[in-house]
Amino acid sequence: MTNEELLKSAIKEALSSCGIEALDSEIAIERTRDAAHGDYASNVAMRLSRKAGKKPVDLANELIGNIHSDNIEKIEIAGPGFINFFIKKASLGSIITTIIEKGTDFGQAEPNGKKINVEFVSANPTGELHLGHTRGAALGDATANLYKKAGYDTTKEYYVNDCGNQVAHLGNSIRCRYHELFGEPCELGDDDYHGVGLIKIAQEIKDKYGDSKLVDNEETKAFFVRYGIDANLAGIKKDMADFGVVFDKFSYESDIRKGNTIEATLQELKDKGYVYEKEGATYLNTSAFCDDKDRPVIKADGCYTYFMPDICYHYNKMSRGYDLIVDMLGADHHGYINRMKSALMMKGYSKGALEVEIYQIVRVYKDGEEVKMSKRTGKAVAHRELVEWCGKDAVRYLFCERSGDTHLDFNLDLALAKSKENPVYYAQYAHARCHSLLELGKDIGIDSTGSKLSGQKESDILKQLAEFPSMILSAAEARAPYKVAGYIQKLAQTIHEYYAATKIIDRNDLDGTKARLGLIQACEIVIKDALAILGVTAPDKM
RNA sequence: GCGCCGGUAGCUCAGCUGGAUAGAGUAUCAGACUACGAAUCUGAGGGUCACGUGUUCGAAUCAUGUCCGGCGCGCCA
Repeated sequence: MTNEELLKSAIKEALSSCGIEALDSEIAIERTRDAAHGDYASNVAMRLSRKAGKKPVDLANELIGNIHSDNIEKIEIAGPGFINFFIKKASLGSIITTIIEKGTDFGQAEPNGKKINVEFVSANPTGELHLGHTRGAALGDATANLYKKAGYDTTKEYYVNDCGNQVAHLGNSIRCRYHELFGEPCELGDDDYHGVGLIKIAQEIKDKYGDSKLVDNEETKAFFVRYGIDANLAGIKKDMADFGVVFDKFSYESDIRKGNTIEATLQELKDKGYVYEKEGATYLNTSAFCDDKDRPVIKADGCYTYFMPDICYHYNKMSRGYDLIVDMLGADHHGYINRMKSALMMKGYSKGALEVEIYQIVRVYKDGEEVKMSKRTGKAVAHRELVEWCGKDAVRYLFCERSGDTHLDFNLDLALAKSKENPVYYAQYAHARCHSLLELGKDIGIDSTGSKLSGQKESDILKQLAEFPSMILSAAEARAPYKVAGYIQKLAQTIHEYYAATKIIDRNDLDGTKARLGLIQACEIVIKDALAILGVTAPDKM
């Protein structure tokens, strides 16, 4: 148990012996900024003063009379009613033993029995991934990693839209490019894909099949569609693997459409009275739940809209026993949230069974000007290009560093020009420094008790390390990988400061050296593990 | 018009279930390697938390009204 957890339960006990029952969420423990305020502080007395019917300071006084712990050096009341805790140095140091024993399992919460599905990227297999997908991939993967670390049984999933208009246009575009290769002019429509990547695919087909696909009939149409989807999907999978993202499951719209799943689902919704016809189309009464208008599920031409199979897909996910399904979507899809939640509610699921994480657009700047991206013109800044230019680690870190709620301005010049300006190197360097110290001090050995560490910087580091497990839980709860990045930056900074101010390896002071190396080893473990959550590697040497 | 997201230092952003003097990075300026990696460290300057009103012991944080920016509002996906 970390000191934070100990304090929390001690406060809870003190409260109840004062006759106050408090929720866990009402008891906040925070690390202090100012050493004069002790190691940890709580505002619980101010927060609960109204509930207790007492002045904050009086309540605080009463509470500290009831708090007993061997780990506490002293307790003070300050300001309007803060309770400041000073922890015994030896007790702060004990976290090192825990970290070294547990290794990368430090911060790993016990399985909590909850299943979560995180669906992300899910780009249509009609072309290359672009920057928007990069953000979705970085955030989605890190979010899923966070959930795993926080004790959830987590699945990473990709939904492949391999049906419908978009893929028909894909097939047509490839067919056009193929014809061009034989000198037959072929005009691409406005809705077709103009990306040059498709020329390569057409060339592949020509190499494999010669001119045998020049005839235009239903069979060759389907062939071009299938070939295009497979080729693009293979490319996407490779791009994602190179980016460190491996999905546990791929689901296909074509599988959802197999059999009579869609018809049966629609019938079920009809039976419940949520379906009606208007002007030749069929509508779902989503506004009866949390949508602001009803949505069509069958067009007047008899085809399903994209929405209908999507509903079936989400029902399919829920039927697999998840307590929560999460969709990561770009900001242009936010209108989608309430209609899908409504559809799930029709089936009896709660509104919170689906959470949609929206991330705002990425703007790219090059030579001081914004680069507009467009999937169809072929002038997009492709995911693959970006990763080739800046490296996987830098891109993943920079895309995870900010909340998805904010627009991300990605300065390509900066990312390309000097790698050292990327904050990821700051963290990786801290790790490399730790590693190199441990190599140098290999023959000296390590004291993992932490009992000899008494400096201010050392206490700072120990408290930061102890904070790791609770940081994981709150970051997972908030689906906020950027909190991990923030944690990494602070820890790296403290490590660098410590290093600059302290001679870690001192052969005239072997006991002290062993203790410091113990601390350094704990740092190495935690910073590497934190980076791994974001999908960033921690090299031993740089 | 309606809805969602944002507006905090020159720039990019944390902080938002109300708490101590609003923080980082970067940029600018001034310093530090014959100690373990200077991809680092130390210090300085830099703020009307977009604006008004309200709630209270206390508001960047909550409510409300404006202003500005992005996105969405399709029988597209």
